[in-house]
Amino acid sequence: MSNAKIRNMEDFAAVSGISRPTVSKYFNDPDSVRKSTRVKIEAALERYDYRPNIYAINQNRRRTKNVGLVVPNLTDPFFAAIARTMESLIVDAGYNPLLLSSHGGPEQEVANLESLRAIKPAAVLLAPLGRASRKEALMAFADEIPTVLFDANIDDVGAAFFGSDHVQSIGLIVNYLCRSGEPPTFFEMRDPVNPNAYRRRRAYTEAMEALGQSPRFVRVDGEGWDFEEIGFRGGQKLFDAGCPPGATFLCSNDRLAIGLLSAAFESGLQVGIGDACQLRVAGHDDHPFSRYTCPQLTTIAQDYGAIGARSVETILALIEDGKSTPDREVCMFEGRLVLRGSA
Amino acid sequence: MSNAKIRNMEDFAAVSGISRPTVSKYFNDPDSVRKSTRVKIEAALERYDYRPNIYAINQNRRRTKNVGLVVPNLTDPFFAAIARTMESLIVDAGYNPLLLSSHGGPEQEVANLESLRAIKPAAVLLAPLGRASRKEALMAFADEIPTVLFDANIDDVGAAFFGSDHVQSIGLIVNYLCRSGEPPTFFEMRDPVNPNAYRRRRAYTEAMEALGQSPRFVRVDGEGWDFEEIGFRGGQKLFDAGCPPGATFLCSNDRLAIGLLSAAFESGLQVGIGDACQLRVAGHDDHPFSRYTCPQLTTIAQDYGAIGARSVETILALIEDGKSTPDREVCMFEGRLVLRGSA
DNA sequence: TTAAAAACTTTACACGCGAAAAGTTTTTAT
DNA sequence: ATAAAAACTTTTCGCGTGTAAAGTTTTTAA
Repeated sequence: MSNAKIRNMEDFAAVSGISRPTVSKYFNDPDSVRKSTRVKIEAALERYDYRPNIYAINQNRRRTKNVGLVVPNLTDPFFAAIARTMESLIVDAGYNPLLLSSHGGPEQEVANLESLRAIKPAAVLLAPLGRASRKEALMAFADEIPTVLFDANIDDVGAAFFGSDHVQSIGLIVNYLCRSGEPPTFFEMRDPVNPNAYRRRRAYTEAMEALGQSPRFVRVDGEGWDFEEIGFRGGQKLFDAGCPPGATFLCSNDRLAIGLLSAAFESGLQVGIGDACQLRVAGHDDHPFSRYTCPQLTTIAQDYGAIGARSVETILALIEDGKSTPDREVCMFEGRLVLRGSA
Repeated sequence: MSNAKIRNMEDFAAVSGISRPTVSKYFNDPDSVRKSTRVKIEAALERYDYRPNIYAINQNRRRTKNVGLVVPNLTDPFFAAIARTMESLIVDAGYNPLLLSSHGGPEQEVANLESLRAIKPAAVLLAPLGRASRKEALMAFADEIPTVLFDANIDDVGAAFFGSDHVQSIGLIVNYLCRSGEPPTFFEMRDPVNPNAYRRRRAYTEAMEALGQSPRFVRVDGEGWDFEEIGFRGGQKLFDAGCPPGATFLCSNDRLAIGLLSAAFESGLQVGIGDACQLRVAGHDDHPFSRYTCPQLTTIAQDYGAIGARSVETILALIEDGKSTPDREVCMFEGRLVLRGSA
């Protein structure tokens, strides 16, 4: 490594014996220059520590290489996991992911989009808050920057949506629960913050009716994203009032189920499928912690490998093609039943 | 909102009736211009949609307003939580946080610092992987960019370190466990990836000896950051071999404890303080899920409010003062005992 | 061998802003 | 009212790139 100071691309072009515009071409696509030129540049790169100034690059490029990745809540391990897989896919494609969390708040969501707008991203992958989202703001943003939604759909927002088929997944687990014991009661928040919660509620009703069962609900109070606590409190209330033997609860998501299981344990109730058990509990999402609840949680695993892959693929195609928006693509992947001890 | 296209600061200065350099001053500090000028500019801001180009700003500013925030693993809710609190402190101070996760890998950690270097951050807050970190790379980085470490210390790296006093916190819980039942056995990974694990191990030994007890260890196999699984497997092995009645385990961290509790449940062991219980389990960190384990986990809460606040304060002072590095500041905050059902 | 194509070079301009200097106006203090 | 200070304006320069055009060299194809 030579200690000559390379201050900019001009200096670097000089020491590598190539003209600056050709060097510029090299950095944008190494294969776009002649092999002999590439060798010269790379030899110089070995000897000198030079990297193009990212601000100067982005000031002049029509489109940056930045891709925004916005999730509703990074504190939720489910979103942390899906964000991680998408992040690496974006990197593999030669883009630069920028991860932002909305922390459960619509203002923060809009603020995130605002700060993304400032960096002029090539595209944005957005898992919206859903019902709480400021739809107009999201639409205005997606109108300007190529945007793909995932996890939660909002009609007409973005160029595509990829998520889970909750009708299928809820159908799957309702069927399983019905044929293996008491038909499930749906355990959910009274006013859910997540739009998927409403989809799952409807899917539950449909699945039950298709089986000739009448849907039943336990709706617990609570606001915000502290689902475990809400599930726990709801469970306490439920069990204090007495719980019919053999009762089965299908929770709207695993985090509620985690709280409910904890409350059941505190109330001395045995949860599971055995004869000694007074209760069955199932969830939805295959949360990273659902393997370690007591008992381990029976749930639905969302195919977020597929969701992440398709979302990134689509956004890349959108970037390449410029702005070809034929039809808004909506694709929902099937969930997989994960049988464990709790139901 | 007028529909005239404001392309740059010059255009905007024209419509607001102020010269461009003054407008520039306004955006860098609204209070640095005369009130009448401020009013004019803000009136124009109401009518026209203009925001300074962030790339042009950063290209010319001596220091950017970016602050890097690097954590070892965002999938771990503990780091997700601490990152979130620091993020908002950084925003409040008028800086722009950039959150990066090393995903448990030292290569990714170095790559994160590399991509941070490219955006020329004003400073960086780094929770290093610890033992696995490439120390030379971190030192070289901290030598160039003002850096403060938190959570895990690495000698001589960065301008300061803020974390927890594990000697104090482990002492606290060892004392509690000893006076309330059987002295604890330390449950940990054979080859921990976290440097705090080693500090806790030593602190455990010291605390036990100070009480005239002989330290005992259960060291479980396993690699990587999947602590719950490692704790679970270790627990299974342990309980299959038979577990002495009244045994007490102090886990090196809550995530191991979560796995251990799950294994105990699967083995039909009662965990807790009552006479009917065969086992006590305690953890360390007050992981967001430790309230919902079965039973709820007795643990140590790290004061990450203080850790985050002091880290951000320090990094801000470092940014303002330029490069005044008198002495490397090291401050460790006390942990708080959180008594719950498991021990 | 020759022509066409590809890759290169040079030249020139553009991007949108920060910053410094020098002169002008407004505000504040005496 | 006057002087000093503060805030402003204009002018000029610089940052480090992308990009386009026009001319030159090298490579490839026929």
